[in-house]
Amino acid sequence: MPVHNNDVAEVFNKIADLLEIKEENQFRIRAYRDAARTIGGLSKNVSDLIDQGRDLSELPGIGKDLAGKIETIVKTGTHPLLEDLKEEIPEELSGLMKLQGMGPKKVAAIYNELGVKTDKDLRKAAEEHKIRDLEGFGETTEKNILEELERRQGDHKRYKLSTAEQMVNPYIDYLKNEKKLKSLEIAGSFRRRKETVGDIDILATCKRGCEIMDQFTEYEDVEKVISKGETRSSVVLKSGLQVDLRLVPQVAFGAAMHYFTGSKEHNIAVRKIAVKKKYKLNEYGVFKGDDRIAGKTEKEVYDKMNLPFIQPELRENRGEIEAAKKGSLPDLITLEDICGDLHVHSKYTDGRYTIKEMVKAAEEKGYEYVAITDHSQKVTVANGLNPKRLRKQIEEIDKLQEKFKNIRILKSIEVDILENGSLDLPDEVLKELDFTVCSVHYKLNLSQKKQTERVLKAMDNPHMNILGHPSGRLIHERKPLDLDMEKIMKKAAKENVHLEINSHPDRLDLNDTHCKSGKEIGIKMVISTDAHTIDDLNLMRFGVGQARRGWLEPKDVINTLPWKKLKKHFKRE
DNA sequence: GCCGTTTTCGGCCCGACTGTTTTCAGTCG
Repeated sequence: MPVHNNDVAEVFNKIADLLEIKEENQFRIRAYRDAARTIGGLSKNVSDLIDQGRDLSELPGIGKDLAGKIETIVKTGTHPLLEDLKEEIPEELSGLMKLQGMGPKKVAAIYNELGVKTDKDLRKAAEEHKIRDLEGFGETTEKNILEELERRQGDHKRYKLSTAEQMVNPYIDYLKNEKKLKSLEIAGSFRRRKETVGDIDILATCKRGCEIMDQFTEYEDVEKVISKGETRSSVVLKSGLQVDLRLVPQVAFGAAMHYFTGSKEHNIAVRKIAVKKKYKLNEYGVFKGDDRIAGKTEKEVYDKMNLPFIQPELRENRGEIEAAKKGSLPDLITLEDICGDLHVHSKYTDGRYTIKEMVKAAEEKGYEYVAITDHSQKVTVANGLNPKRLRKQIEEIDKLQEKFKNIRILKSIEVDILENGSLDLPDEVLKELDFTVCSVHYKLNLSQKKQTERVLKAMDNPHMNILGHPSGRLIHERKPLDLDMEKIMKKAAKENVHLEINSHPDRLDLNDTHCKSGKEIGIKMVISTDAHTIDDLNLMRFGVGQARRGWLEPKDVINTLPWKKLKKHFKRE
């Protein structure tokens, strides 16, 4: 099994955990955590970088020592330092540290005093009331530990952005009933439009005598109040989602938005700029000595750092600070730039509505065009189209077009890429279409070599225009295909094949880092919904969010173009 | 362990809340 970036990150995080329990130098520990984040967030495979002879110490936070350690981990899957630490301290303790409220000190104490190593040990010790007598612990801590163990059993780590939206929007509406509220905004990874969110951060400003914290903790969906203070409270909803509310003064709202939008990595980078300028930056503003010199808006904060405003989706410390300094930030795509949807299903296969109904809904969205892309014959469970039924659909679209004056209906298909890399329908019928979306739906477990060759070979077919949901992943459900994405993107650039950003919140495929590397390689992308219902047409916002996280501008996405220009991109020589 | 317009040593981001103890350490974000 090849060693992936996440494996390297995990080894470093485990080393950091165990060093923390040992009460080692905190900055050394931070170095390991920083390195874990750097490697974990890399868009390229670190083992490939090594193969290409790249110097890993050029990466931020990676020096000579850690570069060497990374090579060892890539070769062996672990590192002697971790193995040595595991001799001293049971590695299970690093798992205990993931419980809310349990840090290195508490974990060390319960291990040293009670020999507790696992969740199971911890539960037993708590149930036998052995925890409460330890120094620094008490009855409440013991009770909290039991509750946390209970909570951990339900798998609730991160929520898809769409799920979080469904839970948080009614909460926001409810909070807005407070009359003394001046403003209420969601910050955090939700605002950065990350594909999954761990919790929700809400910021509010209020007039005097506002009771927003009471309102907040008394919401009907609140399962547990974790903390409640004058300026900050945290609750867990019945769904398991944690929501934090911060009340901030108006003069500090921008600084707080910046601080709580994150990411942590971006904030650290900006704060370092502040330190260099002899300023102090925190959630209350930018300070010169004791004087607040900025903080009402985010723009003010960036101004003081001599930076232009940086869009939330870019704030991951993946080069946006450097780009901002150079004045080369991307002019990010917006939902309004989208001229049409190029991946829509109908009742012919597994869609729920007729072509007419889907087209009408697309027209009502103001689109200039919409493509009907049903499945091909291989997808029997969806009643995929054979050549005969596809031709019937083409005829129906031609007739239907006469009734729609304001929207062009594009004839297309989501055709399967078969195991041998050929397409699931003959060229004679594919050439009658305006373009094709080609996707992998079967044989998902091929080796990287075979899977990559399969997709590369499909691109040799001049009728292939778009690679649909390229990685095939389903968030939280299915791993991505084992593909050499760089090879595929390079060939796509050469062959004028476009990669899809599938907007479905379960897919969001391409992911953000692939969008960015695709842009760097020079491919043009497409943002589509893969709609199976009328309502699904509204999912476009998630795909646009992902594209923005991937630094994409309107010029990088071809369905921002009117049909006349778009159709040129479907010509292959 | 990393890093450098303070460059090979001596720094390294910062504040709120909780629980336990009684002035603060630990944890979190």
